[in-house]
Amino acid sequence: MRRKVTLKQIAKELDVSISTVSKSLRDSTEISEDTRQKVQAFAKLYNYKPNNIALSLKNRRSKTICIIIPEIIHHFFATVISGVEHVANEKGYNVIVCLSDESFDKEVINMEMLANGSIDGFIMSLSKETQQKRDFHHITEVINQGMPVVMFDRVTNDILCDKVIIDDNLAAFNATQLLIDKGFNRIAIISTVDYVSVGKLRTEGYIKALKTNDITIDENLIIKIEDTDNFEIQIENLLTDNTIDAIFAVNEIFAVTAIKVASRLGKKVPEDISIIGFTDGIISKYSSPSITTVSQNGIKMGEKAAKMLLEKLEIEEDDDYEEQYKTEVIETELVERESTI
Amino acid sequence: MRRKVTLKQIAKELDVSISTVSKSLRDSTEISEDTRQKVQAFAKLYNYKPNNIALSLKNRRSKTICIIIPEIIHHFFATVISGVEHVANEKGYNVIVCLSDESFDKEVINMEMLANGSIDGFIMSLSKETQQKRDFHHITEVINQGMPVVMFDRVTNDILCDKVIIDDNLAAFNATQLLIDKGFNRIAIISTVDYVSVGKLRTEGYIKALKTNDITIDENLIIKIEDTDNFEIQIENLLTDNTIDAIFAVNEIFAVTAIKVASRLGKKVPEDISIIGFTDGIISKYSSPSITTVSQNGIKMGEKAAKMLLEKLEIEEDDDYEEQYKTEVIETELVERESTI
DNA sequence: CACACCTCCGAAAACGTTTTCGTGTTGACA
DNA sequence: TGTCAACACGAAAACGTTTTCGGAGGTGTG
Repeated sequence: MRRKVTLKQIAKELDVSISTVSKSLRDSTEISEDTRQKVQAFAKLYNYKPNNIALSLKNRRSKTICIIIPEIIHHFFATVISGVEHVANEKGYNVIVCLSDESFDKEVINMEMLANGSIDGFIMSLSKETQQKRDFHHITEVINQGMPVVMFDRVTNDILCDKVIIDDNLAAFNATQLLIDKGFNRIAIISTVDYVSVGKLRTEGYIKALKTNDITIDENLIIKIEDTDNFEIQIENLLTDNTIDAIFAVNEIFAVTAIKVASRLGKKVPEDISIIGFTDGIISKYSSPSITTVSQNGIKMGEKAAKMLLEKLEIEEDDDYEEQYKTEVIETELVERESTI
Repeated sequence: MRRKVTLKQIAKELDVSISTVSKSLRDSTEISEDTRQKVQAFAKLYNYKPNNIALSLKNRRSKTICIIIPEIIHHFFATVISGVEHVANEKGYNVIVCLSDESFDKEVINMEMLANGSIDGFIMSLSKETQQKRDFHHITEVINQGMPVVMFDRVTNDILCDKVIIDDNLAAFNATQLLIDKGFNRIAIISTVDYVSVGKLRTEGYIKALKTNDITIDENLIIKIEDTDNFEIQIENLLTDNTIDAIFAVNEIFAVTAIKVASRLGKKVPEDISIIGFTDGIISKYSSPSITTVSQNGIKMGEKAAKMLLEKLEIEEDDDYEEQYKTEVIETELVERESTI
């Protein structure tokens, strides 16, 4: 139960000054070969490791970054974390994960709590509530303090910072186009309410594809789900009240639920109805039938976001560079599987 | 781009000493009402927040804990994180998430990196490689330094510390018993290699259930999967080479894959073959047919583990208490769904 | 011999707090 | 007027580092 050994203790034990110990351990030429070896041997024996907190205080940086996500249960966010973690660790950074639980308040609290020296920068995806309120003061505040922020996936134009996104509009367009190419023209979309940025964009892409192909928009085929509690009924109504030959769902859960509801109603996928989802997660892969989907590479997004953040952190070293923000667009890919004919 | 304001700056600005500022902000009675108000107003204006790192250094504790998991992609681990996060945040603690990627080395590096003051305690689940090597020196070392560790799910008897587990043996027994009760006696198990502690225990529970019911053990019906690369073939062989009326799979992926393979071979689930999985994750829920499974409540495990760790941390305050380790067993539950008849 | 120049080391400041202790200024009271 | 307590505040240490600067002692050179 011995406490960790410090420079001071080593110094006392060896009857030299603290500075000598520190320098010896950092292989300074100021110290004679003799003492250096002695100190190093002693330090090794007692398994000395410099105290990170003290270093953080001294260097005014903690080598820790924070990623704030709405929900860890969503596979997509889990993959992003994974990507962030890998590049951060590689560069010697730690990662703090915070969950906002889709709550504005938790997002604010988390940021305020950590912005006081604990971390060097943020990577974040906005909570639903924040997107709805359009209140971003906590983020601008952090940025004004000179702390870099990288937003990903659920971003906003109201904030100027680095961003990593996919082209939701285009991806939705392509997915819808694929359905059209297969000969469908009664295509429904299961989307989210509009204040969720990605939901809105994907809906727009869907509409654009229909228009481009001169297919009239039927508002009855567009449903926007608010709470995820009992959306199954909404989907059921969609399927019973309309003739539909294909569905584009803006996430995995909606897609797999659509399959379930369809088969309950005696419609076979993909024979009677084709379905395309969004997010190439574990559900799409293991569902039966497996789901054709827009793959948004979470790992890649996480890696990219982390790289952008770390770059900012390193540049800040030598200050006096002109501020410049980039928005990286990560390629999406259509993965065709069994749910489309 | 102004830097964060410090006590020193406030002191200088107001022409008082640092101590006066600090005391004013902490509402010390030593300071006159007058100065106190002045200082507090000024601090509020400049949005002063104490620097966490400095506090950590001073208090010799960071109010941060670390959870090390093998893989974040596994839904179960994601839920555990969620549980840990909630109780930790409630008590004002931050959570650092580290991924070992099932690698011994990454586990060691992560622990060594953080054990130097950055965090106050660990919550962890062993990586496969660590379990295989049975090398736990990094963990004992941390514990010897007086840092509390709580292990969950994948634990080892070689280490003395708090633990949160489920009764894998019993849960597997019950699952198998359910299948037996339904009249099956050609029951296969898809498990992991024995060095994964939970795989071993679940296999034992399965065997115990068979023995208890006087069903002879057929070694051909027991397969232990090592790498998760192409285990589909192994499952296919299992199904084609034997007559089987039920399967117990020790995780979701194995269960859902079994369904896939079975239906490819023309066997219907649950009509021709019943399947029970383990871990009540997103796959089991959304698979079609949805999968009967042993629900191991990850959130509850996380919450419990966090509570145990924080308790240790608080107790440590007033030192000189006798060390005592507990092992909490979280209840499991059989969730019956469509994959069993 | 005087001076310059190494070599090797220690003192001290700095990072931003909190807290203990000391001290100067009041006012009250004998 | 002298003593004492209460009040209000500041100095300094401590947490554990790194780094700058200066100094002591020795060696070489003119």
